[in-house]
Amino acid sequence: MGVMRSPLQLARQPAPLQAEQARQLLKALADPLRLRVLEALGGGERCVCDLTAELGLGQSKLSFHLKVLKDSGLLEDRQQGRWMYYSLRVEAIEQLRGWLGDLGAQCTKPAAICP
Amino acid sequence: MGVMRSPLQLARQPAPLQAEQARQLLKALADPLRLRVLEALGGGERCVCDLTAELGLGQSKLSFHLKVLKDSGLLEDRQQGRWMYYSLRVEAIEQLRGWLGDLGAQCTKPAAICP
DNA sequence: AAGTTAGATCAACTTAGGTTGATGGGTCGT
DNA sequence: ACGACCCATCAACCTAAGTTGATCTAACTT
Repeated sequence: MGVMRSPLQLARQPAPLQAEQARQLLKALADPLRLRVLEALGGGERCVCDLTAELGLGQSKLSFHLKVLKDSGLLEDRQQGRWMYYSLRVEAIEQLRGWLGDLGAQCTKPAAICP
Repeated sequence: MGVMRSPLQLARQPAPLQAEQARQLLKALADPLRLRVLEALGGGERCVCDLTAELGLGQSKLSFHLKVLKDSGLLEDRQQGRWMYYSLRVEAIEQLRGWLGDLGAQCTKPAAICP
C-alpha cells in the first residue's frame, strides 16, 4: 500500500516529470517575450501593470503570454484588489532541470554499426 | 588582448548561455517528435536508418527534425560511408540546465505593492 | 559505368502559434 | 450607483513551424 502524502509534502520535493509535462514547460519557455517576462519575474513577484510598463507591451499581449506561462505551471498568480500579481514557480524550473539531467545522464554509448 | 583557446578547451567547461541561445535549445526541445528522437539517442549514438525504423517515421520528416536539433546544438553528427550517425551533445544540455538554475536562483522576493 | 542505397533538400500544403483591437467582468473611489 | 481602472478574453488576422511527396547528391556494389 502506498503512503499518503499531502500536496504540500509532494511539492516540497518535486516529483519527476513525464516527457509530455516537460515538453509543455519547454514550449512555454521557448518564446522571446515570455523569457523577458520570466527574467523580470526572476527579481520577484510583480503585478501586471508593472510588467506592461517595464516591458513596454500591450496589455492584451502580455496577458496572453502570462496565461501560457501560468498554464504550463511556470507561474502562479494571486489577486489583490484589482491587481494581479504573478511569480515564478521555482519548483517547475527545478523539475525541468531534473528532467534534463536524466536526459543527459546516459548518452555516450557508441552506436551499433549499421549494416 | 584575449587569450586564445581552442574550441576543444572551450567545450570542456560549458560557457554560460545567453538568453537567446537558451531559447534556441528550448524551442528545439519543445516538440514531441524531437523528444522521442532525443530519448532514443539517450541510449547512445544511432544512425538515421536505425532511428526511422525504431520511431516509425518518414525519412524526410526525421531528417527535418534532426536538422532542427543539430542546428540548435543539441546533436552532433558523423558520417561513415553512406550512413549518418547522430548523438546527443551532453554539453548543450548541461548549459541549459545551468541557465535554468540561474533563472530560478533569485525569484522569491515579494512584489512592491502596486498603487 | 550503371544501379542501388542513405539521407539531405525543396516546394506546396496544412496546422499551430502570436498579434491586434475591441469587448466584458470585477474592484475600487466618490 | 456611476465612472474609472485593471486585467482577462475573444475574433480576425498574420506569421512561423511541421508535413508530405518528389527530387537530388554522394557513397557503396557489381
